[in-house]
Amino acid sequence: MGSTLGRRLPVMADVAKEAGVSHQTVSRVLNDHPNVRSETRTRVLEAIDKLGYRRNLVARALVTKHSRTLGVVSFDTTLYGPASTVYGIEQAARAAGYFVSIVSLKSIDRAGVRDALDYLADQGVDGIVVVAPQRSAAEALADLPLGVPTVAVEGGEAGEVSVVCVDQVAGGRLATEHLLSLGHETVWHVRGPSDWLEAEGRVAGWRAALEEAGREAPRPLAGDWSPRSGYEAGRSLASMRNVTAVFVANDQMALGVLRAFTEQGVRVPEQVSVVGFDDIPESEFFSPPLTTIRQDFDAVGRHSIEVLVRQLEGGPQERERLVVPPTFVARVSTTRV
Amino acid sequence: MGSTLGRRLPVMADVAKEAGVSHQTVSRVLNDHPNVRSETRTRVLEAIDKLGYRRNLVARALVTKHSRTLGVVSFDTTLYGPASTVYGIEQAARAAGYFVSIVSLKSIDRAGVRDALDYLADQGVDGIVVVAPQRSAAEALADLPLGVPTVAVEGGEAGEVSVVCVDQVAGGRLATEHLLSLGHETVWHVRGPSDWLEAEGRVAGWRAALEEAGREAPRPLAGDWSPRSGYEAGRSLASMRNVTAVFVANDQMALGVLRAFTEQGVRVPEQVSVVGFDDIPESEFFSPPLTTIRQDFDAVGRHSIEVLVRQLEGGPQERERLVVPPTFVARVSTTRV
DNA sequence: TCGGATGTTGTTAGCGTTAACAATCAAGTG
DNA sequence: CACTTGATTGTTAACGCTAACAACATCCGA
Repeated sequence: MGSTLGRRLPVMADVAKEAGVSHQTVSRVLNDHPNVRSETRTRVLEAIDKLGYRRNLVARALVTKHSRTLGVVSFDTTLYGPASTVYGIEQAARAAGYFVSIVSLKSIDRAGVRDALDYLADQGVDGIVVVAPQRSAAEALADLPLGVPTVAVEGGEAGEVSVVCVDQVAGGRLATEHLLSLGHETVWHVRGPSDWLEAEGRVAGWRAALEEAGREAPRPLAGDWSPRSGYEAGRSLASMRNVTAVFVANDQMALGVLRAFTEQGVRVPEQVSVVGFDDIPESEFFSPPLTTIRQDFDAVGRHSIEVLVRQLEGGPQERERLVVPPTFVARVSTTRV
Repeated sequence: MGSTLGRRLPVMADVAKEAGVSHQTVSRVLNDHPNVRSETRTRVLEAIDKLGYRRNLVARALVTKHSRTLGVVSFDTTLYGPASTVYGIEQAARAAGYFVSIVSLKSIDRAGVRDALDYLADQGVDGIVVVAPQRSAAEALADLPLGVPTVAVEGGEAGEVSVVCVDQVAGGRLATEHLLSLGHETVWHVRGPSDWLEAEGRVAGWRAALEEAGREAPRPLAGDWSPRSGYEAGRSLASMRNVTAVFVANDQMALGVLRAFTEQGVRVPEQVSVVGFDDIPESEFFSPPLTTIRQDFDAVGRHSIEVLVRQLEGGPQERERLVVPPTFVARVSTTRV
């Protein structure tokens, strides 16, 4: 039991004196150096235990130049996607023996991302994961010569750095092809904000699937990921005669669409089929339960750390590009016409 | 433009040489020491700019004993509540000039919390915020002599440390009193897991409101916050004859309850009124839109940092207890009988 | 028995910064 | 004009750790 008096915390030298060895021997024990007599080792460990010694990682970082801390830059970790990704990153990082320092951006501008990166670099992180789903954030990675290994999540083509992402285009296709296979003439789309790469990818997949089937692509409706924007898009759609299938770019907006349809007396799936994107925990319990495209955020987080740690510990590597496939989840919001 | 060659990063001494001063003068400029001639200051700043110098915060932390980093321990930051709280904490911390290092716990046991705290203390954080909504986490704070100022969020009575929390009891009362005021004979309750302090508080508020009104409190139904557990509780409730009002301990479970009711042909609010808790962004678009109790997570995060920073910068203080009131949000899932 | 390889420990010198103190110089005071 | 005062700068010594090298004992084969 360490005394709680004003006494200063024990340092390596204190342990050394207690064990009757040099401080360097203590350091060797702590770092599992092979050449320490086992009898000496136990003596040192006992002294550590007795004094309640804890190694000062700051001093260690100063000399080793490694902090075993990774930085994470993300945007609005209140949203399910970013939150889940960051959670996956954090778990994977800890499993790999790293700490995680997080910066959640409020605004999305390039300068903000740059600041965050500088911020982390200053702090001495060994590597950085940037969850950069917006075009502007991805661009900020371009002017990034800061000597710290970096991985982008959802970072588009981002030139210099490795990228881990979900195949959004494939997801858009999955959703659209499913709806077409049910016999729908065409598929409407409520898209995400235009500066989000994910939104673009989903639009592209939707459009490609329609084209391949020889169908006309209607004009997509704009949304901003929020349930409210989905609600507004839903009201527009409900007022049109010929809408029988809608692919909504995320589950939250899909909820809004469902709500608008309910209010307008449009029945799902009897009159209109709806597909979402993300598979948030709630969507299974929407009315009706939502067919959607699942993103494995956990895998994305895990992979991003794998790639980063590989770069950290394996020296300079080829930059990688890792794509996680989305999966289709069938529920009752879609049925054969 | 700093060269990208293998050249080592510039240090204070390099700046000093470039500006023709001592490294200590550079340090003074960086720390806004008053006694530096303005002409010298500009010369130093120019040198810093020219060399692209960035101060090494690790070395600084070693000598000052302050890292300007705060630790945050939380449980499952995938959930809306914790995610929002942590987000609020992070924003407030950054505004106060602190970095944030986060540990998201997967399991809730006491040992896990202890480990996380040690982890952060080792890393040299100046202070710690523990988002400790479970009894076990709160208890882990008891054996916490680690010399680092700590604030608990939702930490119950937690003996030694300051606490910031939402008044859960008041929230439970608000929900229950609202339902009673609509004319319901009694109010059923779907509660959260028993080791969560928040769940207990809501139960207590619900029970108190019923007692004051002289009503019998039915046996609460158990849930685990998930929509699925709400769904199951909802099926039970739907099979009973005499249920006209339900207070559900969070919005996600309320979604499950609504789903179960819809499936069983129980109409909300015509036959049964439902109140949730949290006011997640989705609940306004449930079918029907959910009456709920809003928690200001942002304020909780902000206050916790305020309290912590006060302790950090003002020296040892009285431990504080700050309670944030919840607010009532009326929507269509409740109506007069 | 000796030279060299190997195992084990200690000594010394940083890492890049701030703190404490010393030194210098100009300005004001009696 | 000598003498204190305050502003400005430099010098030196930590902070607590690891790396590099030196020192010594031990063991092996020739």
